[in-house]
Amino acid sequence: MAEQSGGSNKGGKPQAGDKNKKDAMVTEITPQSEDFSRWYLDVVRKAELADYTPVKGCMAIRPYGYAIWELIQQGLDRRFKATGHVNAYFPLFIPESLLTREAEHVEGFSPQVAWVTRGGDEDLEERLAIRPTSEVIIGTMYSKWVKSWRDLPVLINQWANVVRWEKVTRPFLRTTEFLWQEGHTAHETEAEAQEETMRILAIYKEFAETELAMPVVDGQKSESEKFAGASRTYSIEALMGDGRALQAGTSHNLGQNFAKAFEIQFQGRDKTVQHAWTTSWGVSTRLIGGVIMTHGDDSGLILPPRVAPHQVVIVPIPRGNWQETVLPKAREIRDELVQQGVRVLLDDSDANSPGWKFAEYEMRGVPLRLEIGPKDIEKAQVMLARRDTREKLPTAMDGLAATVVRLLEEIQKGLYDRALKFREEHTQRVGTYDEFKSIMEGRPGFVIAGWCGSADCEAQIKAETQATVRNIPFGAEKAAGTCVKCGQPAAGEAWFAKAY
RNA sequence: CGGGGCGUAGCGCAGCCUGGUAGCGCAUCUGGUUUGGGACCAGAGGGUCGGGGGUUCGAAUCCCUCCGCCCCGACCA
Repeated sequence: MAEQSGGSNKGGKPQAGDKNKKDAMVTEITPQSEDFSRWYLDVVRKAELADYTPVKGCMAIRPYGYAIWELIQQGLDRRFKATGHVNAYFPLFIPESLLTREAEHVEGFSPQVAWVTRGGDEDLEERLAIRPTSEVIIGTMYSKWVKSWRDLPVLINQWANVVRWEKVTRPFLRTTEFLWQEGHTAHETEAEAQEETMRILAIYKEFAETELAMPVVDGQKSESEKFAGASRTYSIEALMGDGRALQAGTSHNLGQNFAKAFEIQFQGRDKTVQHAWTTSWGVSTRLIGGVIMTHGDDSGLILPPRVAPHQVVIVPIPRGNWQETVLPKAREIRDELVQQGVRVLLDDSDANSPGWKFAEYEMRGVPLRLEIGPKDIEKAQVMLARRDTREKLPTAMDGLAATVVRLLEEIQKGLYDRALKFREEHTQRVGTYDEFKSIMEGRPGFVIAGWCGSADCEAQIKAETQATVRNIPFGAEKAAGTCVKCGQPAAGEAWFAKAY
């Protein structure tokens, strides 16, 4: 089709873009293969998940993105409650004198802390940190609340925002302010604290895999990567579409470190005064970034049905007297699906053509599209289009709701299987450092290799390949073999990757 | 924080080199025709050219400075 310039344009030169108009529209998202990072930013903005604000490093989470977060919250909150946790809320501000009580903790976080030094028109006597995490303020409160072994365990979670003064930020993956949940528990014994740490890690893994369709590797972080102030940190790690790893959740066994710094003490069954054993654990809005980068393709977002704000979009085809024939049927189908607990959007606006809507909702990652037009009505069917496989399936209206529910489950599982296959294809076990290096230079992904456990080898590997120890999976601690770097007997088999 | 790149209408860009008062496509608005894969025609609206300072009769354009964004490293969820 020939492009015409408007008759009244004076001096308008033909632009190179004119002849590419069609292409430009279709390719408004940068292909992943061309520039994965740009693709990610395009998807975030075009799908209206988030937008930049005048505040450096801080994003506005738009309604569509926030709806995903709400679904994540619901899924996690349900699991926390089911395992005996309750929600509470603690202050945003932390007095400096408290923050400095746990030495490792303050050392780890101080470079990232934002401070309030003025209130109204007066300088503060003591400056206030804006929480980068809440162990300190919560530990302070627990010391007031815990007196007896009968007060334990304390199993509290909070949904909150935190601030970490980051130098480099990306929407969802790393922002100056972000939303998360942080669980903080206190226990009578070391064993109980460890059990809690593991319980939560298992919840994170199960949640990521069943709700986000994101396979993860669970294991223990290295000493250099553990949480500042923790005795042990465990994480779940996922592989993104560009072959880089994303730390998707962490669970920390804090030992008695914070209990000692904040005097969380109780009188035990044996009448002695003891320090409690505490844990903390969190996942953040970063998970949204993980979903985007795990499943998305060149057409945009692909959302797992469990966290899709709209699981089905109904697009009526406006032909003839569709308002009298197609539309009532579309509404009927919508109502039926809603009754089955399906989140449905019926887009009956006439502002855009069906073709436009197809592309738009694909870009937004809606798992299932239901097209219905006069021809379908005649045949008592609808057209279902899967976002994940792009298949179009003519489907009988009879039993439609059941078919939709089944397909959504199939898509959920299909996305997980696909992501797992991708991870397996991008995970290699290596024996020599040369192999290790050549993988990191070429097609990235996970590399499984023996590691002696020394921070030296870890640091050298990182310096030479950019890869870090993501974690040491459970059971891999005592794998036989030697360190891929130094050749000493391996302390375990670690999963390495370049990380976000 | 080091190296590099980029800031011109909501988005993507041209204009800058060689100063003369801003343009294209998409999007938006109005009317009409359309609608099974990002429709078409006609008309219309919209810009502190990132901010500040300087040079000049005159600055989007030249100079200084600050800010922001992106990429690559160092640090972190």
